[in-house]
Amino acid sequence: MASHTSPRPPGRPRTGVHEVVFAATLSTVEKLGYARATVDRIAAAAGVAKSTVYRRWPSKGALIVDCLLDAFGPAPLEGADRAELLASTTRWIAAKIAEPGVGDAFAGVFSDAVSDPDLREILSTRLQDPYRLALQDALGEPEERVLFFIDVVVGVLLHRMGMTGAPMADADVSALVEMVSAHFADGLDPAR
Amino acid sequence: MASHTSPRPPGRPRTGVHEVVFAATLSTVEKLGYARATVDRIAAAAGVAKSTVYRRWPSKGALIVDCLLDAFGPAPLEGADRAELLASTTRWIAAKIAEPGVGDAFAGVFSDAVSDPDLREILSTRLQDPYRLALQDALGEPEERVLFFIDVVVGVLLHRMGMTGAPMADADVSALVEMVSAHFADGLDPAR
DNA sequence: TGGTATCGATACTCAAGGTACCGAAATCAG
DNA sequence: CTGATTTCGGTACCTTGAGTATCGATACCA
Repeated sequence: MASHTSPRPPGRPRTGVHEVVFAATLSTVEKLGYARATVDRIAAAAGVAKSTVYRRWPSKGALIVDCLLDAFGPAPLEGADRAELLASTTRWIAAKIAEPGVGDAFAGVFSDAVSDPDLREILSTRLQDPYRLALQDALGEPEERVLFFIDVVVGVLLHRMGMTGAPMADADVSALVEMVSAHFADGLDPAR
Repeated sequence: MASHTSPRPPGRPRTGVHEVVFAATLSTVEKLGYARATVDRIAAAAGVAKSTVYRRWPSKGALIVDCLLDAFGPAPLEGADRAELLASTTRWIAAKIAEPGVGDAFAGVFSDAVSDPDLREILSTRLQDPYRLALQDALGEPEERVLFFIDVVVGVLLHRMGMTGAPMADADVSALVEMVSAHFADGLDPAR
């Protein structure tokens, strides 16, 4: 082996900029909305040149997806039994989407992905798949059923956000929790 | 009274162009996707000048909303009992969204509305409200509960469409019908 | 025949995503 | 200390698409 992966490549090292850009992204989206949160403005808010942003992320969509990954972090997946796990996961997603900027950014990339297959691939692979796999593992459910669960929870929350501009109120989140708990509770009861 | 509303104003009359433009909109969206279905291309496909389109609709979003209203038409609201009405309404929405172009166009405007308050207003007032009111009347449910129903059905279908690029398969539509029927079935059973 | 409003066509403005290029700065090897 | 290498900020640029403005031509009515 000629040289093990050199611990530091030659040239000027990159400055650690991810955190600053993520923070600038969320605050800009919160203040101006998704469409007006241009890459120029985000870079300016982060105190960074636009070219620096595009040196790290290939597109605005990819930046937002990474920003969302950072904002969501790993799924808690807490809960004694299966019903509790479904409820806590639903409430966790609802709470994250309600955080300032997160819901707008999520709805925004999702919207862009509708007519951009490349972005749809990024969204599906980098954002949805990790949580889907973790849920399949924790619930012992097949892929299609977990995908339906995600469609329900995320779809409802984003639709409310998109139609009203504000995150879903607690009472409705509780109704959502109740609905998915009832629907996905089988495997416990004898029926079906 | 000087003159009762004249049956025909002076000048060259407008040509009836709505139907042609609606058809061109759906087929263009179906062929090229929402983002590439520009107003120029839609107008060209309709054999009409772009200025003619903008003489009738103030924005691309308003055009799409009118196109969706035309595609959906009045809600059937059939069903012997309440559960059947919920099920048939859900399946009707799913079938409409699965029609070529309709789902893409719906997801597209919805996406645009996320960061465009004016369009959100149009979407809410012109598209959602009529069906919401009809449902409130048919179901005898309060506004908030019908809004939640719409969030669930439309949100789930659009999320699936947005993530996969294809309308939801029948099996999952049936799961959706089952879920909403169970959740909104109270008022019949003694509980709650 | 004249008045009026729409027609198609074209050219335009503006915003935003993304690319290209520049000299300046940071780091390492020698 | 010097040269090689790479990222830095900054700026100019390209492209696409929404929306506006304008113009001669056309269709209708009185």
